[in-house]
Amino acid sequence: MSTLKDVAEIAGVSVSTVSYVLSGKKTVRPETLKRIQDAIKQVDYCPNLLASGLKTNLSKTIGVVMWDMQNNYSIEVLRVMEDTICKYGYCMIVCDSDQSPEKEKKNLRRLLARNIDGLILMGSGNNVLSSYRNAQIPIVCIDRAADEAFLTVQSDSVAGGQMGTEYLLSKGRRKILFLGYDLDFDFARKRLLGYKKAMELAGLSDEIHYEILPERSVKCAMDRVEKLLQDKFDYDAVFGCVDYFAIGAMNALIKHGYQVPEQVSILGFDGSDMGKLSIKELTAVAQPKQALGKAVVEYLMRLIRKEKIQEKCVLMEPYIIERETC
Amino acid sequence: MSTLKDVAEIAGVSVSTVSYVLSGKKTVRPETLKRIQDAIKQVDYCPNLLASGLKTNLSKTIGVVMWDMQNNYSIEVLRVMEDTICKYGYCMIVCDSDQSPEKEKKNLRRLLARNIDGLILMGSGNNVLSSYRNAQIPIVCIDRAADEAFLTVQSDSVAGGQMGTEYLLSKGRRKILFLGYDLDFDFARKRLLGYKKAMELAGLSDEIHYEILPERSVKCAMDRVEKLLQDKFDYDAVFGCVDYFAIGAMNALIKHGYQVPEQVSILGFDGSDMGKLSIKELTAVAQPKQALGKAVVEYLMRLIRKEKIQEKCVLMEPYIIERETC
DNA sequence: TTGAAAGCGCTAACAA
DNA sequence: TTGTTAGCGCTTTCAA
Repeated sequence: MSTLKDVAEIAGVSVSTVSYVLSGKKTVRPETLKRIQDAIKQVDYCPNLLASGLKTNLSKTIGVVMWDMQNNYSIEVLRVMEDTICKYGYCMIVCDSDQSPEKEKKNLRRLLARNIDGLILMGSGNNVLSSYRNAQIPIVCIDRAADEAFLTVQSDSVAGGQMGTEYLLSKGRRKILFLGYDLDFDFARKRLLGYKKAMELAGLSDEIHYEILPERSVKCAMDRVEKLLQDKFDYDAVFGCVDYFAIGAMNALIKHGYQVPEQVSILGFDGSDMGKLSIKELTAVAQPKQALGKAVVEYLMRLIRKEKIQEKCVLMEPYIIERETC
Repeated sequence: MSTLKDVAEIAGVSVSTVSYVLSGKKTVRPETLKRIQDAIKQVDYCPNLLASGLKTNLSKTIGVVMWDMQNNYSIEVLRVMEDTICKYGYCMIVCDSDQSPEKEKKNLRRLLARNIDGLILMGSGNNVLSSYRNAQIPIVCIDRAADEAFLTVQSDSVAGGQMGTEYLLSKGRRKILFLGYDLDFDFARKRLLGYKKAMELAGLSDEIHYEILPERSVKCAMDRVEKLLQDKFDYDAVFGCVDYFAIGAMNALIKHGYQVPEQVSILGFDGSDMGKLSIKELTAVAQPKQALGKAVVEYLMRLIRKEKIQEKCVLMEPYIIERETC
């Protein structure tokens, strides 16, 4: 690989002059400029970001720590993030914590050693953030329990839960089963809360029915609904706390001969592309993944530029994707 | 962040001595060692890989260029890769080419500027590799058309196509519809070839039926099968070139009242986790994603260590995941 | 407008 | 066994 020095020699100038051209921080004589540009092309110069990073303490790369790379929705947001990061001239180093707090902790060091300029924490791990709190770099969280130490971008889970429930009510549904997820997760608690709130507002406090499922999988939801089906199943809608649950419920119901959505409406939450795989395309409360992914990167870039940001938590509105199950 | 120098001062030794301890390349007196270890702990020293990378020309990070991050199967392999890369003490920078040759080209420069030690090219883009050919770094491809310039790790698509077809034949199926994908893709051509081969070997040359679908999506396959259903559908099995197609076919058939697998068997290809979402869990020819992800990283590490590798193309055996659709 | 030179944090050859 | 030092490729201050 050729270096600044190579370019400088060919152009017959000093390295600093070349550096000025590259950074655009000083003006050079047009004639010199031309010679330098030619030389850059000639040797196909590619700057060494390790070297400039060492000097400026800016690596032009940001770290992404994912709590769970198996989550389809997270990956969809990751794509948006990579696209945005790229537009800023940055790259992203991706680490998977694989739902393990130990790995999560190790990942910080891995990234710090590489001088990342900023860090995105993604996914709903809870109180595993202690070591991150005294990392001396900008950090933004997405889809993670709000922690006062960090700026957090997330969709409004309460509003989403409420919105989804109201959507079902507007379709004439009254007996809605909510399939919730482990309430240790902030988003799960809030989505359930939104469901309850909407039911109460509609004067249906007596019709609040929910089950908490221990594992984020289709199978888990399917098994649970099949068990309900064996006893008695007296609902006209199922609202899954995550798309996985809605899909599982739909599979169970269709298998047992129910008509979806005629007899039972199914509503998911997340709006992941998974919803397009199922036998009936899943209607869902969607997180605005484009907006979220873009926003989290933009906020991080502002922090990197040392802008002061007032917000501690940025909430974005979910919306309904109408497909075939409601 | 504290530096080697800080540690050295606290321990009362020179930076080189600390460096020796860290790298383990020289032995130091136990007493000195202790002092240094204490100092490292005291300041919570974290090495600066930019600096060492600049010196040694080794960044301890590898680049991954994904042709298409939307592909669920690719992401599953990516997870395995990240895990393996981590075990080697490396990190990965992930770039998404988003199916665009221009982006693919830009991604190389992005990575080269960061001094990656090696590169993994993932996904089935075809002749967009010209610029990569004279990159002076180790490159390994996975799931990509074999290019004599690079070491390639992939599963044996012909064998997989054949294996899947023979599996269906062993279940008594004779009229098998193969849903193929764009034959510009190496893997798609080979999977179809495997299907044809098995049919011929079984003396069923007259029963070779296939359709080529233009787009890797569930919807595309579903629409096509529904159209066939309107004319006449005279098959007792559908073999999808990718899981997406099999799922789409299954959805169409079940919607039209067919019993799966009693009337029609459905077989996918890839063995992605998507197969666990569908109303009947998908039986599929699986690519050994654990083995593939691990192998591609291990080969790359060997290249980074300057080992000579004879293989130009490493083929791994697919296998059948028996679930509910055959 | 351009150049000389110091220094970012580390490694490793060489010296002691 | 330990220390001194040059230098990796770049940025940037200061001087010309």
